[in-house]
Order: sequence, then C-alpha cells, then structure tokens
Amino acid sequence: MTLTTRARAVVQLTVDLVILTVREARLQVLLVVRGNEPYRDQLALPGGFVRKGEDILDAARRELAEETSLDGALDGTPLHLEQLRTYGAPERDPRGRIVSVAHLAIAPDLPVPVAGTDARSARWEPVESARHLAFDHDQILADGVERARSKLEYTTLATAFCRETFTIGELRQVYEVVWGQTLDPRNFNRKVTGTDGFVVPTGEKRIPETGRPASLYRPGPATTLSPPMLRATVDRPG
Amino acid sequence: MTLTTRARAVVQLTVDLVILTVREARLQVLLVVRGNEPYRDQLALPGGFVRKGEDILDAARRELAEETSLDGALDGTPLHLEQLRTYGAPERDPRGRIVSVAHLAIAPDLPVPVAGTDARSARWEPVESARHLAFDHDQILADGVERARSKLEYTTLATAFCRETFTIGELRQVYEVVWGQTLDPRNFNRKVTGTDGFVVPTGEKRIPETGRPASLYRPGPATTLSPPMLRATVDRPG
DNA sequence: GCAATAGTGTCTTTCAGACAGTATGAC
DNA sequence: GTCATACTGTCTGAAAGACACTATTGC
Repeated sequence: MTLTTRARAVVQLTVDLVILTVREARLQVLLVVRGNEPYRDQLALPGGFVRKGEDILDAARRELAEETSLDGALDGTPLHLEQLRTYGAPERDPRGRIVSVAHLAIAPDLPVPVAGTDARSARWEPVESARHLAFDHDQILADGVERARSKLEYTTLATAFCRETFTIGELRQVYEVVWGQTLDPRNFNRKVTGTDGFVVPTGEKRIPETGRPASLYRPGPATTLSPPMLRATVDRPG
Repeated sequence: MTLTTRARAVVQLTVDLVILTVREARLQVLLVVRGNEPYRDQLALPGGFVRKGEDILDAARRELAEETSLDGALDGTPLHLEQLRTYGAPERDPRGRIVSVAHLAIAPDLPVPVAGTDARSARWEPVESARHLAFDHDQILADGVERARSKLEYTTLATAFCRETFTIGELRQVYEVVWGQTLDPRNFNRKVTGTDGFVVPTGEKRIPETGRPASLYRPGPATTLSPPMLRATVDRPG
C-alpha cells in the first residue's frame, strides 16, 4: 500500500552501478552476491549508500573503484562512467524510502578475478542470463544495456570497451556483441577509419597466436559520430 | 567547504521541470519567480518537493499539472514528460542536502497566461535569455535543451511541440527553432512524409489568413526515426 | 604450402542536399 | 490578377550495403 501525504519525503540515497564489459565474446555485467538483508545471498548490481557531504558522482566513482579494484582508471585511461537514471518508487526497497541514482560504467575485459574490497564475491555474468536480481535491478540493468546499445550508434563509446590499444577487429567485435548482430568487416573498416577522430593508428601491430598481425589503434579525440553508425533497428510502435 | 564522512546522506527530494515550447518562433521555457528564500524573487525552474510515499514521476506530473493548469494533458494528448537527470551536489541548495530529479516536459504553444495554482507568477522566456536562474538551474536548463535538441534527431518528439493536429510547415518550424537552423522545405517534406509512421494525414486542411490552405496531420505510431533526421553537427573533441 | 587471420576495391542503391517552378485560396 | 503561402520533381554527391580476393605471419 502506498500512502501519499503532504509531508516531504526524506530519503536515503544510493548509487547502483551497471558495469558492462565484453568478455568471451559476450556482453557481461558485474554482479555481486548480497551479504545482508534484504535479498541476502541474491544477485544484485554493485552499489552502496551515498555518504553525508559526498557528491553523487564521487560516490559512484568510489563504488566503482571498490568493485573493480582499479581506482576508476586502467593504465591511465579513466573508465567511462555516466549517470544513467534515478529510481525512486516508494516501495522499491523494503528498508524504507531509498532512492537510487544508477550509473553506467564501461570497462575493458579486466583481469579475471574482480575482487571487491569487502568480502562480497563479485562476478561477471552475461546480460541475457542476469535475471531475478534484487530490488528493481532487472529494470536498471535493462536500461543500462539499452543506453549502451544506443550510445554505440552516435558516440565513440565502443572504444571504452577496449584496452588502451586495440585492433579494428576487436572494436568490431564490441559492436557485434553489444548489438547482437554481425557486421561486414570491410564496411566496418571503411566506416571506422573514414570517420575523423574515431581511432588513430599507433603504428604498431599485435601478433596473434596464428595469422596475420593486426594494426593497433588507440581512441581518437572525437566523442560523437556523425553520421552515426547504423544498426538494424527494431521499431516498436507506441 | 565539503565534509565527507562515513555516515549515510539523508536528503530531501525535489523535482524540477524544464518545460519547453515553441512560441513566437522561439524556443521558450517556463519560469517562475520564487516566492520564498533562498533566491527569493529570482527566476527559477518550476518544481517542488516530492511527498512522502509519492513516486518521483508522479511528483513531476503533479508539478506539471499545477504549473500548466492542464492536468498533464491537452485535448486528451498527454504532454511529453521524461526524467532528465539528477542533480545532487552537496552544496547546491543552501537549505541543506536537497537532491533534485530534473524532468523534461514538452508542450505545444499553450494558451498565453499560464497561471500556477499558487500565486507565483509563471512566464515563458526564450531559452537564450533565461540566465542567472536560481540554484543550478542554468545547468539543468542547458541539459534539458540539449536533450530536446538531440531527441529531435532520432525520435518523433517534435510532434509533442505541436497541437493535436499540425501542418508540415509547423513541424518544420519546430525543428528550425529548436535547432536554430533553417531547413529546406522540400527536403523536409520528403523526409517526414517518407518516414513510415511519423505523421498521418487527417484529410483536413487549415485555412490560413492568407495563402493556400495546408494539409493537416496528426502524430503517427512511430517513436523512433531511422534513419535519423540530421542536423549540421558541431563536434566538440574531448 | 598450409592454416589462420588481416585487410582491401568496386558496384549498386539509398538518401541527403541543392535548387525553381506550379498550385491553391482570399481578395 | 495579385498576393501569400503550400507544395512538388530532378539532379548530384555521399555513404551504406553487398560481395571475393589478396596479404602476412607461424608452422
């Protein structure tokens, strides 16, 4: 039952994190097993309370650093972190009125054992099989994935999924995995290298176990893509 | 000075509204003169406190209805209302820790005197001249305008600026005013009528004071545009 | 030379961008 | 017929989509 009164809501604030990566050719999300009630022993998105006097984005950065043990940066390249949206249904948390400002983080394929500073076990899970999460985290995850998918279209976000340097093939795999569709390597190559400031060649090559070495690139100065990358759109009428 | 402690933040929640419309061939925003401290007698975005037990979106709807005297709907067409982003810098409000969930609302050119239910004077102001607002509302307004601009590209949001029925010329004016650039009427017409589900003809015509009558349309079922409308992009490198 | 992966060139089609003239209604 | 506004048709250029072969390395 929901009671609405004239009284002002007084709430506690949390940040929740949708941390996405591409691992083993799948889009995966970082989940934790909750150590406390409510939803004890259930899977949830990492997150925590905003502290008194702490900025919301700082709180998200703090949680991200704790969960990924990376201080929010990898080899000097800061992880992508942006506010996603705020979830504040009155009954979303049984402990009381707790409003969560969800954030979206994009990480390269990190060293496998991602250990949080606390004893909670953190693990990567493919987004399709990440279901029945605690609270309204199914919804938050879905919104985060959708945001990532659409930002690949008109921004250079895809490079945030890659390590400091990467091959065009790796970048293409990011698109293929996040969008769930295959892309023509020739057309992709033409588009990426023909878009000013998307990627810049390092001049070096990565030698694979077998096959021809691939040229390495690093992210360019551009942040937006125009014209955008196009994916086969699924239009859902109102 | 900002003090960060281990203690959890306890905050009050507000909703602020960026209500945009196209009036007199300009993009305008609804502003109110604050009746109370802080920032008394200064211009601000309309908004108010979320009530105990009240959902955030409901609070935004309530404030929107109060400010526009339209109960969130015009002739049965609900006004467009979406969450924009959350602003929670610790010092953003001198009264204490108050976190604001800003929303973006799009309205057609409403009947001129927009009177709030309370005695505060509300008025339309062109977005370029809406400066020096209370709190961090300059930033919120800028973010709202930017959101509206970019959503015109890949969604059918532009119809939310129009009344129940509209001419292609009126729709084009929305794009021109919001983007601040002129568009070729022939190319615009071809694009809009050629995009499936964007607009549907009503079969009626609007007879102007002078000149040839224009065909009327109403919004179609499509919500996203693909391929998107393109505006001349200003790329800002990272 | 064989296996494995990287990388490229051309044709076709679609669509954006530029541009000027015709149509319809009121007076 | 004049004024004012609505509306349309064609050409051009850019870029997406489809498609198959060559290049480089380790073995």
